[in-house]
Amino acid sequence: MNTQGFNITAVERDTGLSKDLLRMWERRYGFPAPARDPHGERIYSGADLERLRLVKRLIDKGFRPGKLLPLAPSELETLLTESTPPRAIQAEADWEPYLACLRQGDLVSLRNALQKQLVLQGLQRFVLDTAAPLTIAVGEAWMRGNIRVHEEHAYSEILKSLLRHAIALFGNSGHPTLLLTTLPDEEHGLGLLMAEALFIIEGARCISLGTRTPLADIVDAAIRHEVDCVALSFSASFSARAGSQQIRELRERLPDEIEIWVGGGGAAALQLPPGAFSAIYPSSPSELVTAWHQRHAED
Amino acid sequence: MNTQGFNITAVERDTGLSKDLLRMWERRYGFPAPARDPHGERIYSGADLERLRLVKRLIDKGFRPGKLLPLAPSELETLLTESTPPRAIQAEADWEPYLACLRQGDLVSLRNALQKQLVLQGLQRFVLDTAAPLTIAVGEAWMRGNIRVHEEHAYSEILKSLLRHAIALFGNSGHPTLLLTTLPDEEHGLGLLMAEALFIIEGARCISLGTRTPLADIVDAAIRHEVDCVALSFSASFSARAGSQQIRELRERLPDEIEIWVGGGGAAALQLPPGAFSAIYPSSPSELVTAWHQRHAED
DNA sequence: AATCAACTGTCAAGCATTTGTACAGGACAA
DNA sequence: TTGTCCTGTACAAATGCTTGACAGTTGATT
Repeated sequence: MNTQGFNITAVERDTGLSKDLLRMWERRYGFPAPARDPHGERIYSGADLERLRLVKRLIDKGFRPGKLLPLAPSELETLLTESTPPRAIQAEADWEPYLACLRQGDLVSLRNALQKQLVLQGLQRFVLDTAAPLTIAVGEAWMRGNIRVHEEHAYSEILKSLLRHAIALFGNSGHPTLLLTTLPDEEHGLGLLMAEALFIIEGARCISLGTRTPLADIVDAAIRHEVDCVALSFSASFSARAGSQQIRELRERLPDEIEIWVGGGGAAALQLPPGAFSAIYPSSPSELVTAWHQRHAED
Repeated sequence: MNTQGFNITAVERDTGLSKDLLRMWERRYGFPAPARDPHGERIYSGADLERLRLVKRLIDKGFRPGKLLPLAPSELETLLTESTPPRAIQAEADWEPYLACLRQGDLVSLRNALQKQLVLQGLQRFVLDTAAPLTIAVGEAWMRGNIRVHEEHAYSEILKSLLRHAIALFGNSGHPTLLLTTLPDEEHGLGLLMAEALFIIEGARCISLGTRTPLADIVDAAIRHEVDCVALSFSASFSARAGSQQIRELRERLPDEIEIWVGGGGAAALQLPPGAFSAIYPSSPSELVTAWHQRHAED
């Protein structure tokens, strides 16, 4: 059995922080300061791991390592909860039943519970008030080691299936015509599906290419299907720099009359060229569609 | 102590306002005016963030930054609420598409359309805003000879199936415990099913006996299942005289502590004995349940 | 309708600090 | 020998700050 200790390789694997970086942090900031085995090799504690995961999460959120690493775990916790929109905080306890199902592998109950919530709330409120925050909660639970990867995957599949099912009920005609996809480096498809649901509700016609579409194919499909807009979804972990660059390139390659819409947790940080519209996920797809109709009212 | 504040990157991520823009606003309008850390880097407060989010939403709505930035948060709030027109409720008497499906015998489309509406609205609003008025519309159409009997039956079956399906998603436990049925002369089961849906949403436990239950069986089942209330559904065509008589009889045969609830289009005309509560169907099942909980709060 | 001043967002240059990664040389176990 | 880990150094990229400039918009005034 493990003696509560993790070597540097294990920590690298579990946190995604490189060995070099872990050592550098230790030298510069005094944390993490692992014990040593008889050979002088680092032995990290479970608490170290926990704290590192917190730090990682906050760095992804935009904080600088220099500020974060000297902080005590409790301070990190408060920072994390404070920096999360109040809606999600209050709800945290509400998600526990779902997470419990997930942890116990009771996928049937999980699916039933979600389906019930969908029928109870209706599609729009389900996406906004349940699916979106719950997905965030699941992500956080994973970060804290609270659930495993395959459990997160199972959750994702269930939700995708439910959403696809619900979306399929709606006719697919109307305006504007949207091409939905993610850039090649973005593999998170859940946000895309939620966006599709919200757009469909607004009466838009959606053509989804799934995730990871090469730029050339996006351009090709957009022209061939004569879409009005290309809608891209970005998760919070997507590099803002790379995203902005690719959007700029896409803007150049697309005909001027085709708009670019972006949304998702990572969309806020993007620098958008003229002719690109942003929806701070997940609140405003409906506003985007409304605004589009206003712009095209005279035609 | 916990109010560490946010650096400019975090604010950019959370608001979608570029760093450049944040700095420029500070230079030009004096807001946001974040504190500085020992190295001169900006530290934004949670309140700043909140206010910036408000400003962003208003700018997206068409206001000019110059007007917005000097305003206090409370003024921004009022501006936002005032400028947001109440969402138009579309669900007016637009039942014709459904009736058309029915007339053409296109039951698949009808079912799909209803299912879609259910997912779109959520169960409660679906029952109140779609199922109930549509059922009335179908009844009227039949009166006018606008649709045939078997078409009305088909409609009824489809709706029942949908409602049963939706109801089955919900657990059946809670308070109060209700026995749902209709009197022997009442054969309309749709209202019963709609009532069951609304009660289930309110967290009540429902035991449904279907339609046309003899009085003796109602009494028997109510006692055996230890229900709190017997809920009866009356269609508009039910004879008020006969209904009142039977309710009085039921009241005498039931134990005093078991309440009698009545609802449906024909309930308003009934003369109720003491100990019977009326819900003018279909608006008030939730009020009935709430009132019941208040009456039983001290137990 | 045309004009003009004010308003706004973006960019660049120049400088300082922070931060991730790479490299070099040594130690040790398999 | 090979692979991993150690320490220490070096460096390039990223981030932040300030100031100044500029081009596209908006809105009011001719």
